[in-house]
Amino acid sequence: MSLHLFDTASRSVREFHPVRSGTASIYVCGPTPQGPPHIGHMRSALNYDVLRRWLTHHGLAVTLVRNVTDVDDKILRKADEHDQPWWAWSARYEREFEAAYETLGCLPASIAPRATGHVTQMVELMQRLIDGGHAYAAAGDVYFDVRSWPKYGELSGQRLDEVQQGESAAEGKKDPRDFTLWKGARPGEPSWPTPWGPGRPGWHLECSAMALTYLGDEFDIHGGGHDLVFPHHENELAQSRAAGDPFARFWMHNGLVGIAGEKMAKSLGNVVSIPSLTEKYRPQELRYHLVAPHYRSTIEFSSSALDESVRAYERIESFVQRVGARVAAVPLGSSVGAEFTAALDDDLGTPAALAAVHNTVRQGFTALDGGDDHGALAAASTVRAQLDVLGLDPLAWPNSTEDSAARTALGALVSELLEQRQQARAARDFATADAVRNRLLAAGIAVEDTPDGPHWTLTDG
RNA sequence: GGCGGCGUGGCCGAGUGGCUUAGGCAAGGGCCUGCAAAGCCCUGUACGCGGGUUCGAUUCCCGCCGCCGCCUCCA
Repeated sequence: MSLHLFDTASRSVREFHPVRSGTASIYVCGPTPQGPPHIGHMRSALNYDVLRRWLTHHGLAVTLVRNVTDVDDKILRKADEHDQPWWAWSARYEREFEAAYETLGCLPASIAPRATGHVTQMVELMQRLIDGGHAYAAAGDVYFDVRSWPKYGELSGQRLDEVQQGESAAEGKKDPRDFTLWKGARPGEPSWPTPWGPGRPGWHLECSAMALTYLGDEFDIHGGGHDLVFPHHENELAQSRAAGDPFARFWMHNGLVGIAGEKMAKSLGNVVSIPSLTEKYRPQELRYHLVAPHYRSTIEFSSSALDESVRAYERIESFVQRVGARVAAVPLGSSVGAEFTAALDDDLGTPAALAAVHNTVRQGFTALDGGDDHGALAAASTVRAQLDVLGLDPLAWPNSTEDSAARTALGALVSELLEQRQQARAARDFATADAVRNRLLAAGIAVEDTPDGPHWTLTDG
């Protein structure tokens, strides 16, 4: 395996070698479920899903941890505004996120731990930090002492003396830039007991504690959105290293999804939610669109660009389906080809990987046109193998070509009409033939003539 | 103010010191076809602006302009 990945900490592409041979351990910062999932969240999840599939393809047993920050300021505030318990609010959106991941074909995480279930581990971590002189309790809160850790800033390149303020100033803080490990209980808020008093988890601490719990003190890859580099991941790294843990070997950050030149954010009112998109687009089309650009580049969402992706995906899909209909059932190939492999091995180069897919598709179509059934079948099975790695295998997604009673009945009726049309064509009565085709089209059924006879499909919408 | 990134042909989107300079979408021409659709073949000579380095820069360096992210919760 010669997989290379870009590592934010070293700002370079480095060869990937797992901490424990034969395995790969990944921790991804998941959502704070305070609202519905949007395409930015999905792009991140999709990226690490492709990474995970590729590592699996390389023969590694992958453990993927994606946490859920199930208690935080916004959740408490919103739940309160809607007169609901905080846990009901976060549980509701956690389910929406899980549903969205599944809809877009993400393999389930090995575990999706919730912050509130790991207070014990957080207390242990805080104790180690306090014992080591890197944290202190003050007025019910517990803070990380930033000045006790000279390497603070190593991940993001921030210099401590240039960092603006830090979290909101509070009593007892030694330095305004010290970040909160633990928030002391406030009236009306949920709390858990600790040696320093009751309170709730700070955002940064939970990730270090959960990564340690499930992946050990040293693991392979820590991922998340680019917006998390500072302060979140910087703080995680500082607190874990200060506690004596080697922590993540690679830091991966996916680019953000913008809308019309702005970051997508609830506060800007420009969020494109997943439910609103899956009403108009098939999930595999959405997935193709989000996986096609390189994961580190920023993308600007637009429906016209998404429409282009739909056409591109349909081309690939129709190739596989056509071979299946004309030649034989297309098996899932075992090889993805050197070009595709080289592309993904180079920092998950999905654009070049998809170029390889499209090249294979073109060769396959050429074989099909030339009557080379073996060649076409081989190409189609390669395409399936390639797309499988990207989670885009057309035959793995439910689609309208599946047999069903309704479809069988419809097929019988359509066949009869197509037979009439074929007779008209044979008699060179094209007016009648075209009339049949137009009637079918008006009913939502498109007819195409192929060397093997007419082929019908349902049109969208 | 500090840190990071981007500006590529009609659009999306890769990439590279010079070599056949991705891929997709759209467009034009051709083949095929009764027509249509699909497919195949051909066509586009692009790299924000100004300098510099170099035999040669879109690719390296400097400056400028524009845009975006982070430094407060954020995938």
